Amino acid sequence: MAETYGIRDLAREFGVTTRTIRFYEDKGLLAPVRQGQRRIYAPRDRVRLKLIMRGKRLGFSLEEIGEIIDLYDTDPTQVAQLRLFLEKIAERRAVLARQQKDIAAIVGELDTLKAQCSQLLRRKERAAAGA
Amino acid sequence: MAETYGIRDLAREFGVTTRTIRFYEDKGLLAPVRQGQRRIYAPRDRVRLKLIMRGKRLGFSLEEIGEIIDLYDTDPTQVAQLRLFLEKIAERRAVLARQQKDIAAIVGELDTLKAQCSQLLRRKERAAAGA
DNA sequence: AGGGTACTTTACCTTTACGTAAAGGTAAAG
DNA sequence: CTTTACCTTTACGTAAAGGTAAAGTACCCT
Repeated sequence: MAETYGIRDLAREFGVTTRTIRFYEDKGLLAPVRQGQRRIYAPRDRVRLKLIMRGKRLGFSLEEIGEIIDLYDTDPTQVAQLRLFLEKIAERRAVLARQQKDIAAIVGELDTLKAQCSQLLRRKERAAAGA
Repeated sequence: MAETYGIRDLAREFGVTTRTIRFYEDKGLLAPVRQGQRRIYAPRDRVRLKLIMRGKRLGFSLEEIGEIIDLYDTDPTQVAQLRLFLEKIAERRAVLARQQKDIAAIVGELDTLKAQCSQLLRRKERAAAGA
């Protein structure tokens, strides 16, 4: 048995191009076996790709994702992996929290500017109409 | 009279490198006069730079900033400029609002994952201790 | 043999906002 | 005259995550 997949299968399933999957391989995130020069993906490759996609969705860089999922193989207990992942989660949370604050501040500024501009514009328009 | 500034003056004042200021010139955002081959900045250049910095802080691209401040020169009534700026503000607000939502969703996911990982980790640690 | 399809590698292109050298001009100060 | 400081241009490098083209391999179908 041992289900396998072609590159196209995975590309379709995850909604990415084959180029993307090869790119991940270049970055050391995937390592499918070869049959001749074709890539054959085993279920564990598929799982890794799924983890990659999830990591991306959460905003992690490919490098960070690599750090984490590599532990999946080298750490049988996965304690180290979980620790690292929790750490990464905390970091990411902190970054996002800052971003939320920054965005809120900027939105505030935008609103202020909008009010000023609107008022100024009304004046200009009245002035133009009254001229 | 007619205050002028050297590139270094403006760089210091706005906390950027001279490279940055030259870069803005390359992009058509600034056009200081030359004295020999040196750049001489007039007050209006300084104002433009200030507007550029504000635009950047608000998250506009240099290209957008260029569109807006160029109207400052070509549009004496500035009505068109105000309209464009208001439009850009609205766009930017919309983008930021989306980002806020996305970030909130991701933070939610991170929290869920964190809880799962923490629990799993505690189990693993207990298992290791009890072994 | 020809056609079609999927796959492969290599390698340059894209975007944004600069950083970073390389190599030299200009001018005041010592 | 030389050092020092500041300025200039030109041009390649960076990060991230792929896009895209070129050119070749491999196999099935008829």
